[in-house]
Amino acid sequence: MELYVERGFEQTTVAEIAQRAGLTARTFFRYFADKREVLFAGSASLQEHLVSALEGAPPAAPPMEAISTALAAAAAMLGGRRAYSRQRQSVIAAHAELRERELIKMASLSAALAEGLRRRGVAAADASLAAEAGIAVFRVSFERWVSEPTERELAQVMRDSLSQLRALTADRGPDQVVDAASA
Amino acid sequence: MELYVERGFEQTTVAEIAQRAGLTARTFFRYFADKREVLFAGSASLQEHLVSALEGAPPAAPPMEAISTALAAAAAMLGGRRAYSRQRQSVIAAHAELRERELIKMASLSAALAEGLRRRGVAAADASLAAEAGIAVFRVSFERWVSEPTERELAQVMRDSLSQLRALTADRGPDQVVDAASA
DNA sequence: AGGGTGATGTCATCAAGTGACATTGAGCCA
DNA sequence: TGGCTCAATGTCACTTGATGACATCACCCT
Repeated sequence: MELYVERGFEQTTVAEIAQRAGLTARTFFRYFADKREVLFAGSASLQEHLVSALEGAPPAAPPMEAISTALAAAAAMLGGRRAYSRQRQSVIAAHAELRERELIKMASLSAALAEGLRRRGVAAADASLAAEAGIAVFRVSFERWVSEPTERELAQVMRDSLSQLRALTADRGPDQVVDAASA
Repeated sequence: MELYVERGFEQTTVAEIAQRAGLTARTFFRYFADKREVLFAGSASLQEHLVSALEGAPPAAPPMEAISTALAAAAAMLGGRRAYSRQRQSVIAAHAELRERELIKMASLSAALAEGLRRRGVAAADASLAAEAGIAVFRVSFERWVSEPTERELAQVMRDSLSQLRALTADRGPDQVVDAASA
C-alpha cells in the first residue's frame, strides 16, 4: 500500500513490494494470488459480516429491508476509517485493473447476498435483483461518502441512497400517475 | 473466439490466436489492448446505442422511464442472437478474468447512462443511482435470458425485471404498511 | 535426538505486454 | 515510369507477472 501510494500501482513491481517486506517475490505470490489482490485482502471478511447481518434480520422482513440491515453492517465496518478509505479509493480509481478487481469483489458480494436471501425463503429471481440493487446502493453511497466534503456518516448516506432509489423506481411519470388515479 | 471455445481462455495463447489469423502476436496487440478485449469488441457500439436511445426518450419522462427506453434498445441489439450470446456467456462465466472485464464494461455503461441522464437535467445523485439500478436490471435480465429454457424475448424479460425491481423497493414490510395506514 | 511440517528461498520457465526500428505494399502524383 | 508517403505488419529485445519443482531452514512434538 505504501508503494502503491508513493509511486503508483503500475510503477511498483512485485519484487519491490517483496523487498520492502523483507521477502521474495515468490513468497509474495504465496500470500496473494496477484499484484492487485493486496488491496482487497479484507473483502472476504466484509462479505462474511454482511451475510451474517443478513441472516440476523427479522425473518418477516421483506427482501429490501433485510438488505438494508446488511448495508448497515457494512457501514459499521467501514464507517470508522474515512481517511484510509479515501486513500485506498484514490489508488483504485486511478487504475483500470484495480477497478476491475473491485467490481468483481462487489459482484461476489452481490452473489453472497442473493444466496443469503434465498436461504431466507426469498424467490431466486427476487433475491438476485434485490441483491444487485443493494450493491448498487452500496457502491453509490460509498463513493459519495469518500468524495463528499460533508461529514455525513456512511450509514446515513446509505439510508438516504436507499430511499432515493425507492423514490426513483416508484416514479413512473405523469402518464402512469393518471392511470393509477383512474384505476 | 474459436480458440477460446475449443480449448478454453487461459489455455490459448496470443501467439496461437495470431497464428490462426495469419498474423503476429505483436500485431494482435495493435488491435486489442489485451487478450481479453477480443470478447468485448462490440461493447463500445452497444454503449453508443444505449446512450442515443436515452437521448431519444421523451424529455418529460422520469429517470427510470428513460432508462427503460435505453434497455429496450439494448434488447433490440442483442435479442436476435441468443445462440451466440449463450456461447459467449459460457466462455466468460468460466473465467474470472473475463468476468472482471465484463463488469468494467458494465460499469462504463452505467457511467455513460448516468451522464446521459444528467444531460437530460436529472440531478447527479439521482442519475448515478438510476443508472446503476438500470444496469442491475440489464445484468439480471440478460443472465436470465441466456440461461432460461423458455424462449421469452429479451425485451420482455427486461420489462418484467424492471417492474419486479419496482415491487421490491416498494415493499417496506408489515411495519411500514401499518405506519402508512395510520398516517 | 530424530523426524515431520510449514514457511521461505532458489531456479527455471512461460506468457503477457511494450518500445524501437525495419519492411512491405498500395495508392498517388509529377 | 519513378519515386514518395503512409498505414499495416513484422522483427527483435526486454520487462514483468505468474507458476512449477525442488531445496532449505526453523520449530515443534514425541
